[in-house]
Amino acid sequence: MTIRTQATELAARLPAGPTVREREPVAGGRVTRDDVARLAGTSTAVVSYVVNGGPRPVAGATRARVLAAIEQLGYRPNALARGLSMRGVMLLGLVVPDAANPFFARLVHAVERAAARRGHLLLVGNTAFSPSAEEHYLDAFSRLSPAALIVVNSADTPGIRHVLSMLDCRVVLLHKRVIGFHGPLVIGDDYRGGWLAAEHLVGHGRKRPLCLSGPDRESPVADRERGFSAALRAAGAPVTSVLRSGFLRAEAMRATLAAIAGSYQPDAIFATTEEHAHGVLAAARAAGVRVPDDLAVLAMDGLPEGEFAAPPLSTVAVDIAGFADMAVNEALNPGPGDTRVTVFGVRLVPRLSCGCAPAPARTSTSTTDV
Amino acid sequence: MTIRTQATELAARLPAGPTVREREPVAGGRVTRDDVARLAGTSTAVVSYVVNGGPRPVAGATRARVLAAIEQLGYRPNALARGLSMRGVMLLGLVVPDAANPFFARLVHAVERAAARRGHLLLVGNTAFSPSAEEHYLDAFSRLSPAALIVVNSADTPGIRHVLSMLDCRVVLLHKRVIGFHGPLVIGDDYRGGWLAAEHLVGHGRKRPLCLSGPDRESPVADRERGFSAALRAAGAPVTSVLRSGFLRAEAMRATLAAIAGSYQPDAIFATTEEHAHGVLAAARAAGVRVPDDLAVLAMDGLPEGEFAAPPLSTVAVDIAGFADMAVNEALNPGPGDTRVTVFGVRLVPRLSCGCAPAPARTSTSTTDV
DNA sequence: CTGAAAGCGCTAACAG
DNA sequence: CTGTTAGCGCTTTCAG
Repeated sequence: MTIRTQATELAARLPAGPTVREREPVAGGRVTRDDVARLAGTSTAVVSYVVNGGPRPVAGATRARVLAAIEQLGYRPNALARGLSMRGVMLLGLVVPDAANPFFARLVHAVERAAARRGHLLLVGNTAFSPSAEEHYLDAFSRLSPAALIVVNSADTPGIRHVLSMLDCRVVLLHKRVIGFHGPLVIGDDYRGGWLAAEHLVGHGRKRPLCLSGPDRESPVADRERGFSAALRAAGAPVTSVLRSGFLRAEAMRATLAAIAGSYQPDAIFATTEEHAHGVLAAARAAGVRVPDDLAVLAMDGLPEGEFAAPPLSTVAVDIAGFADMAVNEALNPGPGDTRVTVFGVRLVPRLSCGCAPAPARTSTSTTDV
Repeated sequence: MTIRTQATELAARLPAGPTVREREPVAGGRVTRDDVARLAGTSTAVVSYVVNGGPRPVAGATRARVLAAIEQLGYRPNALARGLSMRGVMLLGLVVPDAANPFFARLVHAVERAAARRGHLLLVGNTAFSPSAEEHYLDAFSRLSPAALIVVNSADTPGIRHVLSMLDCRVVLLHKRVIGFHGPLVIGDDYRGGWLAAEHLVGHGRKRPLCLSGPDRESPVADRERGFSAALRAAGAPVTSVLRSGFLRAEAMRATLAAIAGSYQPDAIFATTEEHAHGVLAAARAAGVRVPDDLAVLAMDGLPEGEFAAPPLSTVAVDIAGFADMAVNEALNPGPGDTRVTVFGVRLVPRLSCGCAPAPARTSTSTTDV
């Protein structure tokens, strides 16, 4: 019905247009500002004024006619043309290593929500931890003239640093530092997280703590390790070497199995990411090691899913929603001190895996307690 | 170094340009095709020819000069201008209910990968199951002239159906049907998945199976329920009513707890989504019900994470990567029969939660066995 | 093989 | 308050 009406309207009007060459119904807003102006009997500028509420005022009657025409034709401004003219689109680009990873999935979701709240759309790219892929997205996204790019760096290479520095687009680094980068940076208090973890484990009387971390010593996991070791040292507890594995649960599980079979018999494990922790839990189960009795497990990230692990995972949580919101804020507010680095606080969420007793009157309702 | 070189180059050349009005170094590719043409001493058309490899041929020498100029200036074509001119951008839009949900997270990741493989970037929008949010993204995305939109519908409302039908942009529906929509559709074989689940549970000798499903009877979970019930009926097993809960683990847990406390003592539960299954597992744990001994649990979706649940989750898997690839295929190949619906096969992945014995020489390496 | 020029749809001075 | 017009940067037809 509405469709027919519009089609008819257009058909009747097109012949009069300036450039009618039987154009096919291709993608892209068929109805343009010109059509609206013609129907409303005004100039195209006026249409623009009412659509954007400026920069010039428009008489009430005129505005009404334009609005009516817009409504009648189903006019929807073309974002590309607008962006080309305005030198910018209400768009944000987000680059992450792997959107399927629970932590990044949460981050993608939160950033999108924050962007939407501010009227922006979101582009997402997965680098799979490949520097070249990251460079690709940085380049490709920036060509669309987005308001800014939010990047969770995958690997701190010279190539990335170079591209990052000479990109003609605002960039905010999230979650992970890149040496030599001087733009806005939003990270969690990873060092403190590791520190809290160590303190807590020591407080539980654990004597042989182990840290299971990522494959290489890049932030943020490296900072978590360092905080953990430092707190251990400060407590006069034995400082152990770190165990490393990839970010997949299966890899963490394998590494843990080896550690359990090894000579240093850990009685506590701090997993620097929650994915690692799930691997640890699986390994303990497979090896018949009881958690938390024989092995206390403490993770970091603070995902809601941890509540449903067996046993429920104790973790050092980052407020992902706030984290993302801050990043989007930085991205959209070109504040003065653009070298500003924001450090987000972390919070210990004790559940059962570290040895803490179950909360008294717990109803297990929280999925959003992070 | 490279930066300085460019800047100098530009500064020296700008004064000669046609429209130099002290423009600030704003976002958007500063260097344009005009600069390249000037430096290379050719027309702008030729630059376009070499950049796009057509539509007219270019002499080797000329092409070389242009390439050199591009390199020297660090020219990067503006995607908006290109898109405006070409009536389309190498962009795909993906609308999902919730990118933080493990299943959709996987889907977002897979779709992005598939899009990237074909040279496209991806926009992502979260509807939070709100029809109006979905309409918003459909509208906003399409204004950017993307190649197509891939939509995982959130709720089948008249409003959505209307917007969907009159959108001036190619749309592919993924994972969930929408009545009255006649464009390309890519879904999993949900009915069959439910059927397989029932057969398997009956095969394990379970007599009191229960189906835990989503909050309302929309596809795909409704199809899974139907397949489940049908197979049960076919097997002469008691047909039960379905238990419903939201898609969050906590909600599923609550519902399961209630069921366990109820009169119909289920000895098997088919969870129509893997999130539900995790809630079931947690409930069983909390209630002291042994899985699979007292209660067999079989899920559907087939996420790698299920392998790490306690006990490892048996599930009916959808090949998400293939699923996404198919959707992107449909989105990018405007095949003739655009009403085509592709149904993706499913596969039972028996693990321990349903009562199947652990595989003989299992090394627990698979994280990607789906 | 190369260049001039007409758009793509929208914004924003700059006159009326 | 409203209309004219010159771009935004790129593609492509149509002459040379």
